Amino acid sequence: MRRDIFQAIADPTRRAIITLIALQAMTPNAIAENFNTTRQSVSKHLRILTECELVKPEQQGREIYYSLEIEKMKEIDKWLNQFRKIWETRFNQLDNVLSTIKKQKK
Amino acid sequence: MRRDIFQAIADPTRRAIITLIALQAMTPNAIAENFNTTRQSVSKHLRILTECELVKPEQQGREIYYSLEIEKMKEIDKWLNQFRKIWETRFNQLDNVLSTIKKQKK
DNA sequence: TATATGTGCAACTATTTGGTTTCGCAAATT
DNA sequence: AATTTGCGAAACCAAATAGTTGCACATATA
Repeated sequence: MRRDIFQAIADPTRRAIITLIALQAMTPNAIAENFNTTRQSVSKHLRILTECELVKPEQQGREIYYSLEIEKMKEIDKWLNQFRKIWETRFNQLDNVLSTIKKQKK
Repeated sequence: MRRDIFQAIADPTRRAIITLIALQAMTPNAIAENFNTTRQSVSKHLRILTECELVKPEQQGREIYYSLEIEKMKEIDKWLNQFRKIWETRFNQLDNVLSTIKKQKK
């Protein structure tokens, strides 16, 4: 049962849930109302999101509010970093190509 | 058969492949040698990566070199942008919370 | 106390997925 | 021309997954 963030965000419904609760915590019922799905289905997704600590439940009376652990999202950003370096140097390479073309035209 | 980037990077082997070929194109056999898996398995992963245009094949004689489409990786970055705004303003909100607590204590 | 509401969890089903095996094709090597 | 090598595709299997249904439990409300 490997539960990592990348697997968590693979599902479009889960990505939608994440976006939905990013700004304010919501209950499973409230979340389900925003999609064409049942509360139980949302509940399952929330469980997966909770397991990999992307989401945090908070009991309030008989309701449970789920909020996004924004810090955890940074892990994806961190993984992207290795490629960000490449994007940036890719620009320089593009510069080289452009100047080479310029030279050839002469 | 929806193939999107998020589903593509959900698999740890595929993430490893992406990292591996990020700097230089490689053949399926060469990639497979880096993991505990068969060429056919890698081939399947490459197919998925190709389908969602994260990877580009280039035939060279009887070999096929696969390289990363770094531009496509930016789409993940783009999706993260909506949360980046939050984790930046979160600092300000933290300030607000702290001052609210201060008030209540009075 | 009786009832309604919000929730998680377990069981079940249909679908998807990762991996293996086998095959056929095309390019290289002998 | 015969053989080896690199490859993708199809068939198959075991495991995982998304969604549904039904249930039990706790908190609210009458």
